[in-house]
Amino acid sequence: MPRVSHAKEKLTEAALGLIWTSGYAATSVDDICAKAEVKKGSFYHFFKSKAELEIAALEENWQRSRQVWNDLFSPAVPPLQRLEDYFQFVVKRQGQLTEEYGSVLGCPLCSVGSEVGSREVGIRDKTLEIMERYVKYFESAIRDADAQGLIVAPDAKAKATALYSYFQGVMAQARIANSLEPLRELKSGAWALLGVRQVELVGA
Amino acid sequence: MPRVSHAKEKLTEAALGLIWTSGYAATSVDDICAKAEVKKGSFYHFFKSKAELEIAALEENWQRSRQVWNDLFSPAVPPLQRLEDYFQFVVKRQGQLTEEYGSVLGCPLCSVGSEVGSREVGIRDKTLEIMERYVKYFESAIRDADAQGLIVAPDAKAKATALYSYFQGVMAQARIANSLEPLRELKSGAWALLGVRQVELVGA
DNA sequence: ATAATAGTTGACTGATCGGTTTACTACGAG
DNA sequence: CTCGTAGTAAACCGATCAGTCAACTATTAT
Repeated sequence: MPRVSHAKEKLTEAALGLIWTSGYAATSVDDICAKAEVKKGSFYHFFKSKAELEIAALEENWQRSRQVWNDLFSPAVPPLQRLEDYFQFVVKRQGQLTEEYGSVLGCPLCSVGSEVGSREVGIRDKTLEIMERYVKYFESAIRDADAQGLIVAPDAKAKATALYSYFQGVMAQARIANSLEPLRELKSGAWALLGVRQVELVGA
Repeated sequence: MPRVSHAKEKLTEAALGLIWTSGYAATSVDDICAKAEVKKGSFYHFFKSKAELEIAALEENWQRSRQVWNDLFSPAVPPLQRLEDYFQFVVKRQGQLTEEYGSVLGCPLCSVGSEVGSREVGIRDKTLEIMERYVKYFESAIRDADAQGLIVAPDAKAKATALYSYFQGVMAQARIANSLEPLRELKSGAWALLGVRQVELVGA
């Protein structure tokens, strides 16, 4: 069978970046095709709609970032350290993205999922599905921290959900304020939420 | 001078509802005019762009909700009670909106502000501005709670910001999941974040 | 070599986009 | 009563929207 194509990958990559920065509705299929250097006919050869492409792009993005998460949330790392490392990673990563795209982007799941709401159920469901996967990383870290007596969290899943909500909220604030500053407070807020006993004496 | 018009009010009202449900980019000027029963010519007689209308709609919405907030966050009410009352109000209000619009809407500031990002700076700035006003209500409640020894919060502003982020995150989750359930955890999450000593023994 | 087919291309659709224009109309101040 | 004007109406603009289509092309398994 004929021809090997990279159009699919180029399209998902372009869609992810464009929609992350400009939003789903504001990004046109033509924009995506232009950035991917793929003609529209090819687009619809691989995807039956713009929504389907976005869903594929979100899944693709998860597949990429899960590797990083597996590393950061390794059970070999002390549980609270995992979270701290992750927050630090987020600051660094969002800094890179800001340089690359010109403004603070925040979380690609939350902005898109929240934007399309009930108007694109497929996309909304996909964001929910992936979010649940992410929460599991928080959950096991919290459960381990509880087991080690570092925090008191009898309901690890509920705590993880709360922490994830807080995290998303901070990311949204950073995006709207177009500033990395809110991200630097991630740790202190998370520690408060989790009831971590503060060992360090900061500042004054 | 001739004629008194309600077109302006009808337009802001329609814009608020439509954009809250469907997002900014996905809501067309024609949609807004149709719902408001106002012709496009009148639209552009009162507003010079779609963005300007949305900004006016957000301000209008603030003016309406500030009255509720003034009531809920009255200094006559014990500080933690203010927050608890507010969370309860949010559940009720989102329930009404869900019936009226058919799905969970979340926060109109956050969805829109996050959607338009840097593409509509006027709208983004307006959402930021209003958000800051809301945070002040949290801040004074937290400061009062600290003064009364109910919580330990030497930096009330930072705590308020963290709480607001958490709140926004929960609202976003409710919208994406199209469920009121996440909202019912607002209090427990907030209390954890604020370090409120739990008096009650819930459930088992 | 060639046939079957995955992939490409660009022109095309009709609808809709945000916004403009121009003529008209209703009303309140003098 | 009537005149100036705030407001209304509807047709209209070029651009862009998501999606279609039929002709074409390059590949590769045979």
